[in-house]
Amino acid sequence: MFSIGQLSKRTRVKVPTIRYYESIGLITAADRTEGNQRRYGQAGLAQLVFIKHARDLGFSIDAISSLMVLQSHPDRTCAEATDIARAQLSDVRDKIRKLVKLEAELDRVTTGCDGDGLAGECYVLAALADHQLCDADHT
Amino acid sequence: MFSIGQLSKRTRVKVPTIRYYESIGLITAADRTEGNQRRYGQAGLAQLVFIKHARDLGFSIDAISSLMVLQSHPDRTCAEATDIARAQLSDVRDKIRKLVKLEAELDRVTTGCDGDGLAGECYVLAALADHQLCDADHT
DNA sequence: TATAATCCCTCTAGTGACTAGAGCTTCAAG
DNA sequence: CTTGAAGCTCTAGTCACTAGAGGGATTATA
Repeated sequence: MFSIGQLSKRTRVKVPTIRYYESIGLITAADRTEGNQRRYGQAGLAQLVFIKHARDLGFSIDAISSLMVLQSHPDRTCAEATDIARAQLSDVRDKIRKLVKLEAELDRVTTGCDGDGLAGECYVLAALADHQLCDADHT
Repeated sequence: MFSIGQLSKRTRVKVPTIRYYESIGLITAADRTEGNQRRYGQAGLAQLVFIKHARDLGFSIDAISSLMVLQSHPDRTCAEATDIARAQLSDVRDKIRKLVKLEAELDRVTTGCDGDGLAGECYVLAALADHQLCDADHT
């Protein structure tokens, strides 16, 4: 049995975040000591490790909720789990695509100006002000 | 002179968002008609185009605020503007790096399971539950 | 000129996923 | 037995909007 602080250290999930997860019902409410402090066992640890891992991969709390339901029903098919993961993967790929475009544009904008001149002639500011100067599609 | 709706169409910034920008002081408060409706001219349009462009590039409202101050002082050096833009660029590159790692991990996780089996044997769920199965560094 | 459709107004509250702080209680080490 | 760290609850704040209620203004058509 460990305290919320120990659980926090083991999982690298911050204490207030653990309490937050409990408050929204994402993890099962912990048992309490006589003095009303939370105590966790292996089950609590496993839950939080799962959540941390999924959050690190960018899954939403909602998605994690669904995954945890599946986890507690090992007799169901796992189609839903793979669906969720695949949706997440395509999300990530979308984000990468967009960010790579932004990177190109920002690179163009920043290399256009060395920072020595006056704001009135700054390419960065001009590029932001004028859509004509912008050839990338970032909408 | 155009209404908030027309401004919205021209800039592709939603009407409530324009009002929000005014409320936080990001744009200068619009003139009003006798009936208390907002009317915008070229200056208002230019401001919003600038903001939209910067937001599309992922700049925070705070950063945009700083950039707009610089814009209104063309006699200052533009070092700060390029600094902000470069910070944004390195931010974007960081995000891309992280997302590419996630992509690899998610790809590994999803290809490990075809979705036909039972949740109890699902590789997606197992990978999320067990840190041993995870060789990527996504912390 | 009347009316209807569309637009606009303010205000409050909600989103996601936490984070910060106040003010208090409990626990563990020495 | 004391002290200091860690725990507790509760409220409010973050970012950048978004949604909705309940009304008023403007504009196009009849």
